[in-house]
Amino acid sequence: MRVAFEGTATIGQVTTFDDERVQPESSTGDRLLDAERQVKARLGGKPLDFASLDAISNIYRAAAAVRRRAEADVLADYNVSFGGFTILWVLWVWGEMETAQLAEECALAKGTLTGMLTTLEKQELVKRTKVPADKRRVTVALTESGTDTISELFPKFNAFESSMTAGLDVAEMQTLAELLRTVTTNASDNDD
Amino acid sequence: MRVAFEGTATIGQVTTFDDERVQPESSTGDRLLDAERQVKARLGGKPLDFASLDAISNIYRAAAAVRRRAEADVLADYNVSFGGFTILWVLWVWGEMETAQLAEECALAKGTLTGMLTTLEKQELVKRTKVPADKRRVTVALTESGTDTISELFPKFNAFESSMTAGLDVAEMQTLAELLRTVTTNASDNDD
DNA sequence: CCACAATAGTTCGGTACCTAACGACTTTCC
DNA sequence: GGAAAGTCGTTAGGTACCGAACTATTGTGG
Repeated sequence: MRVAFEGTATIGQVTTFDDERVQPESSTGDRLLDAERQVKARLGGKPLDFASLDAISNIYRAAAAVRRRAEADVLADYNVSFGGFTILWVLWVWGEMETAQLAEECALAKGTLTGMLTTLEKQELVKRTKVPADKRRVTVALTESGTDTISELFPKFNAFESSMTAGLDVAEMQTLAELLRTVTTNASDNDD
Repeated sequence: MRVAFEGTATIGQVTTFDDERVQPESSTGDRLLDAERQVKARLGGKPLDFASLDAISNIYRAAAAVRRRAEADVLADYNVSFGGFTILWVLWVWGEMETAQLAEECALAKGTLTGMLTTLEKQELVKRTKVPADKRRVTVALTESGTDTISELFPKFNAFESSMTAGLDVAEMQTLAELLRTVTTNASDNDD
């Protein structure tokens, strides 16, 4: 490591950095620091909001991990995808509703919902009904079989959710939910 | 609302609930309470871990919202998907690495990575190199163009991440990241 | 009433993502 | 030293997800 000559300190850390990168091996805390160092080196002095980076990237990581685990451990037995489960759940809790509202509630694009409803309809878990007053609209409801499925499935899913929050107390779970709601709101803002 | 006769309180709230559901319209806080009430009614006395439900379901919601927003606002200009960005970023920060490690780092199934690398390779952002010592293995590195792309893209992405955490102070971001890490760890545990 | 804008759901083309099966290669162990 | 077992990355088949273009219907102003 070269040390800058005294009196030339104004340039700031030049950190020659001839691509002798730290390999990603160490413990979580160390890895974080390493990552921050590496990114800073790449940026060459540009400002870095590492706190945001860490927070946001962990959202995606956690979501993917939870989703995968849910599908493998809980949902696979019922042949229901994560998205499909959400649909069944919303219909179970709120009752029959129109597809536009359902898409909004499930945070799904309407085109996506169409496909998934078709899948669920093939499985006879939901049924679509045309609204007589307005032939463009369609409402969706659980079938009897769908109700049975989600009634049986939900308790298991909720137990799974509990297991995903192991190590957190209720206050922490609430904090987590609240912080995430802030992020979701930021991400959903339509203005620029 | 029927009030239980005095002296019969042992049964607890029967809540006749003949399917007169509250429609999902009200403000966030109210909606939450409504949802909890609805679910409890469906469960008919079975225990419900609502705190976990709220925390976990918000993870997925936030992740989807952030991802969509990132792809629309930041990534679209560069023709890079969210997953593709992650790959470029990891390679930029940590340098050339083998695909297995890269998949792990990006939290992607190896089969998925293959396809995405093919896409990125077509765009000439990364290149694969066979390891001479072991012909099964392949390393991946950024091309010059890939380096340019991520160098230019990352600052914008990080600014986007900052905007996603608007309203949170640094301590809250750290809390968020930490709580999410706990969840991810729970979801990644291989034991049952 | 009738063009024509607005709206609801579907279709379409594309990517990303998964798991399971595969084929090439390496290591192991008799 | 050669067959068996293990370990790579890729391929194949499937669903989920997106945005944009399309179709059918309803509302509206002249």
